[in-house]
Amino acid sequence: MKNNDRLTPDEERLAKMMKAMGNPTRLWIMRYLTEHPMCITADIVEATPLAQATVSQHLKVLRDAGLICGTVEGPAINYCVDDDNLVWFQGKVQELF
Amino acid sequence: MKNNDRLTPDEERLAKMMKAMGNPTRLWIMRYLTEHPMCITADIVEATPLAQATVSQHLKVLRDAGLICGTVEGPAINYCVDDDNLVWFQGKVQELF
DNA sequence: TGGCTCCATCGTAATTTTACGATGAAGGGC
DNA sequence: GCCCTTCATCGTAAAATTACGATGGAGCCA
Repeated sequence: MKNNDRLTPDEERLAKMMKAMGNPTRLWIMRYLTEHPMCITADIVEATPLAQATVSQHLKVLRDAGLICGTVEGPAINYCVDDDNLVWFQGKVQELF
Repeated sequence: MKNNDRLTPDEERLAKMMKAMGNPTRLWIMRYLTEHPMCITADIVEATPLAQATVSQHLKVLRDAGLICGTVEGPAINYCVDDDNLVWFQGKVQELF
């Protein structure tokens, strides 16, 4: 996959976001976070048949893609959708093609 | 990944499209097809460092996701972006979250 | 301090994705 | 008929993804 050269930085970022949300579990987490803003990892784990380690890994992918951000609150972490980046994503999807 | 149950059919379709375009090579192909409408597979292969079999495989993924469609023209196949489904995709991205 | 909760990370197995060469089907021109 | 082009598919190797249990760091409260 040497085609990275062929994509603009914006397109690479867009592809990364799409890849992150292209996983059903992660798309579900995104929706869950919009319906339950500022919930903690444990809440997501509980709402899921997956192990804590797996959910944590998915959250990392979403974080790396800039789709969510977490704020430390005591021993827990409040996650929420990164609205700014999501708006950017929506704009890019709209204007592409 | 048992979360398929947790997604609506629309969301599953959306995830499939995102996954398809989440690959840099395939996102590049999508852009190439918008800039070169109705070009054939060989054109894409030529514009790419990839083997013909690899490009054909990527095209299949995009086809299965409903993002492109091909029309037979003699021994060749003209590919183009599926505008209807792309508009649907853009609408879903806009309304989600 | 001790114990508890919350979470990320490590190590690892199973599965999927990505890429390739080889093969063959289908259409067109001679 | 024969060849040439175009393309999908098969088989397969390498790499990435997905999932899990185990471990340990960090914060909080008694």
